[in-house]
Amino acid sequence: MTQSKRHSGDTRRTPRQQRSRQAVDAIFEATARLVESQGVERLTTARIAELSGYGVGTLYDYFPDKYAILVAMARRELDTIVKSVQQALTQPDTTKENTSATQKAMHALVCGFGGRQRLRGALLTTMIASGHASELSAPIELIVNFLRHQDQEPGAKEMNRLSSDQLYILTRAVVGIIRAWAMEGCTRLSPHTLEVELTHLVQNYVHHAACAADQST
Amino acid sequence: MTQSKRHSGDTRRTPRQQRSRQAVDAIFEATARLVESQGVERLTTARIAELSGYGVGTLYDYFPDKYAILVAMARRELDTIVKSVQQALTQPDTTKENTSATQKAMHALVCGFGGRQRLRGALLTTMIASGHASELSAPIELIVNFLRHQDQEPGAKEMNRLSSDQLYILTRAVVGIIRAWAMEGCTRLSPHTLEVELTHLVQNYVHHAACAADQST
Amino acid sequence: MTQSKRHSGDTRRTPRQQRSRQAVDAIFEATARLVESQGVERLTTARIAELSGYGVGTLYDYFPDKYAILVAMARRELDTIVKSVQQALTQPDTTKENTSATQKAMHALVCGFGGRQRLRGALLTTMIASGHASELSAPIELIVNFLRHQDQEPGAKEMNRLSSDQLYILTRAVVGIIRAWAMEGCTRLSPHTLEVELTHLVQNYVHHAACAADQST
Amino acid sequence: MTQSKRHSGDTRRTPRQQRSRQAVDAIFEATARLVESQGVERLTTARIAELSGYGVGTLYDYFPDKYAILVAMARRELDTIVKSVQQALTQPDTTKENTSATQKAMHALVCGFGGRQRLRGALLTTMIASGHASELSAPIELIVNFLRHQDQEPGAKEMNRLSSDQLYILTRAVVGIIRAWAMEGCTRLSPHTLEVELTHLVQNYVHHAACAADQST
DNA sequence: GATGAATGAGAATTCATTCAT
DNA sequence: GATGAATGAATTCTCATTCAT
Repeated sequence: MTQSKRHSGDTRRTPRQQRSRQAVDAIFEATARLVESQGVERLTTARIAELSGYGVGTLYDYFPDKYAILVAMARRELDTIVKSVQQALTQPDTTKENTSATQKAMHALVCGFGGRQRLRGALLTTMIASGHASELSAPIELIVNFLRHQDQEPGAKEMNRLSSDQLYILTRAVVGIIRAWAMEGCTRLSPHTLEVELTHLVQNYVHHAACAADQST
Repeated sequence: MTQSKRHSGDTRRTPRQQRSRQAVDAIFEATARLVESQGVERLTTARIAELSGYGVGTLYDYFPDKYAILVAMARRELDTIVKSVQQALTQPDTTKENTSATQKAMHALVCGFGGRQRLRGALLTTMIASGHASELSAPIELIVNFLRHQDQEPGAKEMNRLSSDQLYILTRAVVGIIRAWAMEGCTRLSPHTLEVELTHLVQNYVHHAACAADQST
Repeated sequence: MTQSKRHSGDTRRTPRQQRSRQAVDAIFEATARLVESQGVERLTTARIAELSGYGVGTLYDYFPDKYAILVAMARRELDTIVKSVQQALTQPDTTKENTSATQKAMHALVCGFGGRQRLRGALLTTMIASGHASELSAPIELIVNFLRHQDQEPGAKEMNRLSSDQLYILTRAVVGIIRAWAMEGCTRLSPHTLEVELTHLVQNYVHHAACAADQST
Repeated sequence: MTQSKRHSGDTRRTPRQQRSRQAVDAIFEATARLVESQGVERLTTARIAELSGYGVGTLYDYFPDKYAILVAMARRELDTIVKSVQQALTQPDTTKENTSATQKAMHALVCGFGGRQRLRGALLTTMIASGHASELSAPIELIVNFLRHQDQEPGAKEMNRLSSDQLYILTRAVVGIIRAWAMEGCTRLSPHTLEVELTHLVQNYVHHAACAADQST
């Protein structure tokens, strides 16, 4: 509130912000570990506090309620994913050359949440259940938008014809698959197979959409 | 309170079973209404008992715990859906002739849970979260299996080439989309658009799978 | 809720009501003792539960929240006082003959709450603070109404001229005095002196009101 | 933040005292506003600190605990009231000539606490509940003492016969009425009616006391 | 089978107070 | 003097489950 502005124009965090960041990080990390190891239903503010090394009250200095912690975490993770997707799309030839941009993006998507799949399932569920579902589509919309301007990508031009309804469907399909996979323990499919099939699903749906658009023209 | 016991030699179930069935029905209906109107998080055994007209104790005569009620409900609903999908597939020309079998099946799928979408979201979440996710694919597997034997359906033969991984992907995509749609309040898409797009998604993915299988041969 | 009516027309309490009454009594008694011995500010649901011999949950079976317990208690006590005032007014010559009806009523008033003065202070404060202040005037209004029809009482006829504003003043004065006396530990005045002076205060204020009414006529 | 320190040889208090005074004023004002707008039960040290513009720690530089703030405030307000009562009594003919000194004093009483009635109720309750009730009588004792030496006031001589018990009764009656009126939202009576009736109550009680004293002589 | 009063562990949240800076 | 991040004991309230009737 009383955000005093000493050290103006300097990029180093003020002590206040430093501490803030530290506490929030600790809280997030504790929450992540707990969700991953015991599930959301066993997550309590007391346990978060204990594991984070802070007192319960401190949680409430940073978040209005327990639930806000999960939403904030989800957002941070989502941001991270967006960034890594972006990176995957723009740095074309890191390792495998012959993988399409779409697949690279799907790879980044699947790798999100630091590989903590139970956490991923929980955070996605939380976001959907709390009316923030639309935020989940950000990474996928990013991909679609990127591909729209890439001519060499199979299906690139077709992306332009995706209606908002179709974007909705695509988004939910991808999120739904990853979420289910995560919640079921990632046992049924290898990450790689998942990536490949997601890519197929996306590319084929997009392709169809374009054809349909052509016919109706 | 004083439920009179007829002992006439009729072919109906014994009074015991009758009563049983009645109670379970009442409990399910009460649960459904509560989840639909107030959300799972507000669902308590006390409220179920009150609305069902039975005492709390009675709930425990039929189910080991609160959570078992939801699982049992989900299974019953899933059964109903399987039946209605079956009907949609085998009674070809009820109203609209020019809709594909796949779409009819998708229609049956979307209409499931008696149109109670919040309930649907909750039951699906419960099933996934509790390790019963695989049961959710039953209706979709039914569709796939049916189509495998129907030559006139577009993509029918191709179904034969769906690998189990691909079936998994397809299942989770469809369930994920419907679940998200339900949990977001069914506002973003009309049920009809949903059906149509689901059909496209399924048909295109299946088609691709077949082509891929051909190429790899 | 499901208030079943077996044993209709019989005055004995049903088992349900019996138990109910028992629990409520125990809760009230525990609350009373705690307030009396430690003050309202130290009153917690846990302590009430422990002292009453019931579990915390039981409190919530009977009252929506902690605060409702105090309001309900205050009402019960107020009822008791109303009854004892009534008795004092209608049974004219129990012990002392030469005391006026007003004073007898004041005596009943002062004796209220079973002599637990700290409890009295707390309950009165609670009622005032929670917008139920008007209920506190019931006993005093009872007295005024009674006196209005008693010719032999000094000031009886004058009561008829009390305006509602004046009744308000009178009520708050009496309640205020008794409340302060109770909260201060009843040390400054003997109950008897209190009674006598309250009587004087009331009688003189009423007398004046009547005269004023005459003059303005 | 950077409070400049003037060191000129002026007669004012030292900077230290100045600052002190400023801080206490700010704390009192913040407390007053909070109590008035949200009630005592929602009063927290954090909120006081925020509104006052000081840090929480600073509160503890000036007061041993939260509760001490309220007591100190009550005392300051009481002092103010005593002064204004004194002024009302000694400056006889400011506006209305024909109002008695008693009524003028009652007017000053009713106007106390800067018209913040919720605050008044809270402070009075605090004082009573914490064993400082006797301090509340100061303004009224002042009035009584003043009137004892004023022959022209109706009932002036009679004041001399007020026993300490009667003074006690009178004090509590007046405080009780004003307090109830304040806590009930000042809606039932206009301030003027309140003043007038308080005056009547006081004058009649005092008058009676004198008569009684005469008779017993 | 049916009941529902009773339970009590457990959860979220608050807030006066401290203390290192 | 001033600060405000951190604390954690304390409190209210919930609700799945049991069990005597």
